[in-house]
Amino acid sequence: MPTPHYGQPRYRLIANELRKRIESGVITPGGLLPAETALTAEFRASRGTIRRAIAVLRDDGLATTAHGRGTFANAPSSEARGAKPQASSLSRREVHADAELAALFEVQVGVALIELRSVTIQGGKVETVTRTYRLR
Amino acid sequence: MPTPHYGQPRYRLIANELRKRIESGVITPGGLLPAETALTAEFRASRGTIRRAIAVLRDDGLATTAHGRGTFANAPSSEARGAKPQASSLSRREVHADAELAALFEVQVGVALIELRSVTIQGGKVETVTRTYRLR
DNA sequence: AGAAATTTGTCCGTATGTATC
DNA sequence: AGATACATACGGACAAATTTC
Repeated sequence: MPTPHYGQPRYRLIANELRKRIESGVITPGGLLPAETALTAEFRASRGTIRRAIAVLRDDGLATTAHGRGTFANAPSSEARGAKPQASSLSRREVHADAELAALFEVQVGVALIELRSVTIQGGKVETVTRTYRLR
Repeated sequence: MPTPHYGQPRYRLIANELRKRIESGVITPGGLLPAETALTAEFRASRGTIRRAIAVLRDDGLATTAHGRGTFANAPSSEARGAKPQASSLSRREVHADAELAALFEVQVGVALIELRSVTIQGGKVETVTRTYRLR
């Protein structure tokens, strides 16, 4: 096959097909997608195209890939539908300026700073950790 | 060259180099990046690798690509980010998890994380420095 | 413990399609 | 119409992480 991609490119068509299988439950949440080599056989596409299709699913939050293990289907849960991250636990403590902070605040390295720390959680997992520093 | 990617993969190194040029102003906001074929010559990398590097910049919001026209540098200013206080420059880099971050993210100490750093300025003085960490 | 098989990650070179200049 | 630039696709090779035997 040369490379005709009138309309939608192949990687997108393949992504749509795989998406259907996940959303319809043919591939159960947490379940493993077929290996890339298996998918190349099924769709008669090159591995690069298959990988690109899977990348689409990852970007959409429908799948997660682990080096050496495979690609797992995610539960199409609430967070895919714009649910806000659950912020939590704002804590405060005193820390000492590292080199970068010292330069920015124009103080000596080691000077005491106030640090506010917050964590956002998404689906039971820590998604972001934020540390905000200011002078005392 | 076979495929030695000890440490960081080539597409990431190239992305970092291009990022520097944008953030330092070597490529002015709105300006055009060199064409992919030009970058293949400069970095002695295949076009696929160059395209992958540019994709990283797009994902980071640093560049925009238009079919047939080229890839443009975006102003590294604060975009759709809920309009925080004063002029805060946002920069991104990779860091290694310290003990606390490792515990929160449930990874090994030293694992690579993404750090977004922003600074708020009040009357010419740095008021706060915020570091937000996320898994890669 | 160790070797082999499996699976994803990176990279190359090439060819062709599509959009813009 | 021609030149330039990005988009898609193929096939091959080797690297790295994981699982299996």
